[in-house]
Amino acid sequence: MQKKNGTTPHRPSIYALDPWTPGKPNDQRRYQLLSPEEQMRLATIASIMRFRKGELIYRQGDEVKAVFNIVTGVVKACQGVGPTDEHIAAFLYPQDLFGLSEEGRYVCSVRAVTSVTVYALPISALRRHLSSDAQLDYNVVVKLCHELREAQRHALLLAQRHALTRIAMFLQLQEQHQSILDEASDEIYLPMTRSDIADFIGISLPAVSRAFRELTTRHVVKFVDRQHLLIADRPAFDALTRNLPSRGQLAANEA
Amino acid sequence: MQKKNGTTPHRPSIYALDPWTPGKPNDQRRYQLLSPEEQMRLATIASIMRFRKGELIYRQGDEVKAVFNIVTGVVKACQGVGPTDEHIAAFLYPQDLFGLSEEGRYVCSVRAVTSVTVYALPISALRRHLSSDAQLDYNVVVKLCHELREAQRHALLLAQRHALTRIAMFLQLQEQHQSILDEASDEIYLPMTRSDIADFIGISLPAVSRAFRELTTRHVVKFVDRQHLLIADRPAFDALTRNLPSRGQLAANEA
DNA sequence: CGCGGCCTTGACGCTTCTCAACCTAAGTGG
DNA sequence: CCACTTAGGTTGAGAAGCGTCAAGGCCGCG
Repeated sequence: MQKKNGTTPHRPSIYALDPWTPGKPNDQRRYQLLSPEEQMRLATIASIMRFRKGELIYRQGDEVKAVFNIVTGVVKACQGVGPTDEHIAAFLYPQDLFGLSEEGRYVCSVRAVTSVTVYALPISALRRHLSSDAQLDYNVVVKLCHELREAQRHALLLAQRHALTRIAMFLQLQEQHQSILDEASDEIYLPMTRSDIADFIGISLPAVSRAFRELTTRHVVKFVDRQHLLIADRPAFDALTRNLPSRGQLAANEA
Repeated sequence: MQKKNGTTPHRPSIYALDPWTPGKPNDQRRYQLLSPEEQMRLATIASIMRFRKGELIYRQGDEVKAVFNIVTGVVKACQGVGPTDEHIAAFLYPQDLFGLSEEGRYVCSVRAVTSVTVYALPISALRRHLSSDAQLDYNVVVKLCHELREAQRHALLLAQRHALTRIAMFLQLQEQHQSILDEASDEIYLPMTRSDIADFIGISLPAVSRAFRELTTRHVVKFVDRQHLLIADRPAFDALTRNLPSRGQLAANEA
């Protein structure tokens, strides 16, 4: 783990869909919440940190010293009752925040899935800002609403009974995240291992493998390599997530 | 649905465990976030509303006009892909907030589980407060962190593979909620229907029934009536949530 | 008294878990 | 450069648990 202070081409930045403002679909700013001034202000209290692939960033139960903002890379937040079983509560991407805590202790362990670069925002300094800067607070509220919706979508995924449905919903989530960050490259990238996917969607590792196999043999998806795939049959793919195939598959528009 | 403005013995109030302050277990204030002044201020923009058991409070996709704060009663937040299938994202209790939205639309439908009394906080007025009152913002941040942890616990529940484990974790959640609101009455109250429980924990209605039956015949719990139960064997009960219950439960070991 | 929710119970089939062997890819040292 | 090693992934067979369908009980309400 390396650590350095200093200027970089990046600044702390936070992505979120606004809960209250009706759709602004063509906004080029892509929902970047922080104004340049706020980014500067946060940069003064933040320190850049880097972690290599697989490295532990902090452990569940550790005393909270900082909240993190991802610049590049992907991390996973793990929760477990026992030391053995590890459930993955979330994957986090650039422009996300992590470091959720309860009474001064982290509620999840967090590990780097790829090599990552993050800003560490010490909570002591952060709390000072939060109690004085209403605009920053508002942005944090917006971001937390966003994360809450994400957590609920995850729960919705986990409530599905079929492995194929879960995988399909998972791929949709991935696709969304990438459409935010990358330019539209209809290829879906899976930075995490199959085992991570299994722990995230709540099925066994062999079941993940079989589900991907099933999708491949049905020609719904096509794997370029183990980490890259294409949706080969979009209607069939979408049909997997509109469960209850009884009826009503009319392409009604929502959102 | 009735609606009235005016004074009542209640004020808007919000419960949450603070994410950053280390445990203050004997705090009599019980983590009530709002100061009397803030309660007064919110009361000026809030209107009291009442809903009868089963009544719809708002529908997923409706335009957001208000955020709600529960005074008494319980509500459920439902999310569904189709109009038929309804997954329950959360049960909400007194001192909770609900009204989560995305781009100006509610993301869940919300129904009264019991008859409920709520404060409706119009978002127009609320946003004015949020952009000016940093202390209120801070409290909302704390509350949202709390709800985020709850959502993650729900996901953890849904990731469990055995119906008994899910039921046990569900009962633990119920117990916690009640220990906050009521005085310690070791009886657990289930205001919602079995069908609601099934939709919340992600298993079929018959499976819920069978799981309760199993717990009863094992003398782990004891039903007083359909809505009230007692934990009869706490060690066995707790063992269900320290997962690996399938074969980790060797009868010899009871330590 | 009988209707209609809500819940329970039973029988059967199917998906997924578990266990275990095998395969592949990437990293290590000779 | 190649054999070895290890983590990650795939595949198969059997068993277990849950979903589904359907019938029947409980209870409140008109």
